[in-house]
Amino acid sequence: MPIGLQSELLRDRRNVELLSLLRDDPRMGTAELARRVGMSAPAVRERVMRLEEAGIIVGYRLELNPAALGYPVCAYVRVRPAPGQLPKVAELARRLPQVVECHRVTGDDCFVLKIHLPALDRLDEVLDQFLAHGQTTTSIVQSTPVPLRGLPLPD
Amino acid sequence: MPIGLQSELLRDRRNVELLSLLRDDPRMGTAELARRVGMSAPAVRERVMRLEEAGIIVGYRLELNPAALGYPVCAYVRVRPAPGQLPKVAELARRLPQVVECHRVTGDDCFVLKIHLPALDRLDEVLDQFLAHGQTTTSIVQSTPVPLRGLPLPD
DNA sequence: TATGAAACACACTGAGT
DNA sequence: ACTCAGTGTGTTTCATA
Repeated sequence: MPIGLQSELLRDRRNVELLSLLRDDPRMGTAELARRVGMSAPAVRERVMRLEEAGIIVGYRLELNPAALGYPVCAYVRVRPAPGQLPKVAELARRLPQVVECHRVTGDDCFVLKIHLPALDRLDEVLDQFLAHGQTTTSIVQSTPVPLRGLPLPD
Repeated sequence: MPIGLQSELLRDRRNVELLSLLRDDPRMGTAELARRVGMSAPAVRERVMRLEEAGIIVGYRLELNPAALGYPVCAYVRVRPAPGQLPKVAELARRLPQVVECHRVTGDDCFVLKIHLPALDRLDEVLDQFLAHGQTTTSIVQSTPVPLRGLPLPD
């Protein structure tokens, strides 16, 4: 079900238009979508379902304010595991709820993690756990010139 | 309207339950939410609207498959701007559609960017532009032990 | 694949507690 | 702040082109 750019579905302009509309408002209903693309509601429903089942639409997300949840501080942590500790690091990242994202990457550091904290002085709690399995480098987020955004759609 | 953990709204268990339900399915309708929390639909709607207006619910997102859009490669790029080039880097990040995220951070490197590419051999196109304003360090994402996930809710 | 009609469910409003 | 009830839409299925 994962897909390449060769997906026939994305060669159809109306599908792309539906994605564009849904991106602007993921909760837009079938009827409204149908009006805007000039089709009947059942047809639109069918198309959106196909886009979901093809894995082009991965899902719908609720975006919450981390600060409101008590995690106003955000940081990136790179982890360079000690020999043999690589799986332990991934495991630990999975287990810690403060870790909202963890990627295995090329380069001197093997992992890039994004974490959220209630305060800066709670950073050590997290780092200490990773330091048991390797070295860490931390970059605290000061501001966000480009907040998470979508990639361009075809055409 | 941004909010701290002291938000009264999050001290109410039913609000937290609503957030939890909406996190599992952001397109769940008012009626369904109402059934699950044992309240009337208008009451639920009122609560969700408050959560939105308070900035606790930041928004709803459509998550698309980058590979399906023709961007199967993901990388983190750290940029260390040359003296005086700092605003240029942020500007450039904003302008490039491959950049899906850009943060100003502490540490030797001033920016962390997340980028998506159609192929590995298209990395230079992006890096060259940043290299005009400073140094870059690139980490290509090989796998993702923890895909983007939400923070824990109160209680 | 698409549409149109029909049955059903939902969202929204206003009045009342 | 919540419920209840009424109205207008929206959603979904099915038959059909």
